[in-house]
Amino acid sequence: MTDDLMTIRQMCDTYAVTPRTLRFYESKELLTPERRGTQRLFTRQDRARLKLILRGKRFGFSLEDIRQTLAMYDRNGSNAAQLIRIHDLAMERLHQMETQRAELAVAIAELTVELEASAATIAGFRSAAE
Amino acid sequence: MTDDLMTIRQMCDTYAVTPRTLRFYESKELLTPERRGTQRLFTRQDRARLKLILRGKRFGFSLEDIRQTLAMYDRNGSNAAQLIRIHDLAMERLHQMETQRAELAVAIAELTVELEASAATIAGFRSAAE
DNA sequence: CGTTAAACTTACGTTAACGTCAAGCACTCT
DNA sequence: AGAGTGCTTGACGTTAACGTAAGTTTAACG
Repeated sequence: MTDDLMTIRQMCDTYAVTPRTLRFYESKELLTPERRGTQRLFTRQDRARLKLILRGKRFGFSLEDIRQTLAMYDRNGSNAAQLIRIHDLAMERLHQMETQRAELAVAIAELTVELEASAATIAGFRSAAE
Repeated sequence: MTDDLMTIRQMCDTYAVTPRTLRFYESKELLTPERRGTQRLFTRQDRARLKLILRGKRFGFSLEDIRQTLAMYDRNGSNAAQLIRIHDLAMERLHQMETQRAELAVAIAELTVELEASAATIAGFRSAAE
């Protein structure tokens, strides 16, 4: 078993991101890879966080939003007040996501209807052309 | 009954956007308000489109993505080839949204679990402090 | 031990989506 | 007629999230 650490290139190939992106995320304190000399080595935790980051981005959250939510996942070295603040933030994020889920359901339904109407129009074109 | 047209200020108050945003959307051909002299007057259709734009943004789509999808809603003046292209684009958008819905469900479940664990930790702090 | 190949830092460039003046027209009110 | 209010068009500024290019270091290979 390889010792669970990945180079930047392995990360890029695995998650379809560029080195620049990973360094950028590190500079924003979203990732904290280890170092062997100057070289970055990404841990299992970094990979978990990266997956959460990329998913958050697909949902339309900013990196800053994501950074705050990620804080909940490493609960070490925080006092009660910090924990509560982070908890509240995450609760809010959860509500945003639930709202988004509801909106998404509506949007999907609407788009489906519209697509069927559009398909009918196209079918009309086809039969008119024969 | 007012004649169904809104000034830029009424639009801003109703939808919580700035004038700049509405002019910007017009410049990108997302909205096409009428003119009374030089003044913009937004129609019922503009309002419908604006709602779709804002919702699309909340889902994380770019204005360009949204513009392409909106094209499906006004099906006038397009030939069969165009309709089909637009239809295909919208189908792809629909799939993206369905994927997003599935991912969102997972993310909500995960975050809920994490929130409960976090709440437990906080409860622990509380009982330790008494 | 020289030389690639991969990774590093530094720093300026880019795109999307607006924000923020500045200066000017149009209408109203007194 | 002057003053104010609301809208207009430029045009330059800003922020987020990276891209890209230049030059340097480190690791590995023949």
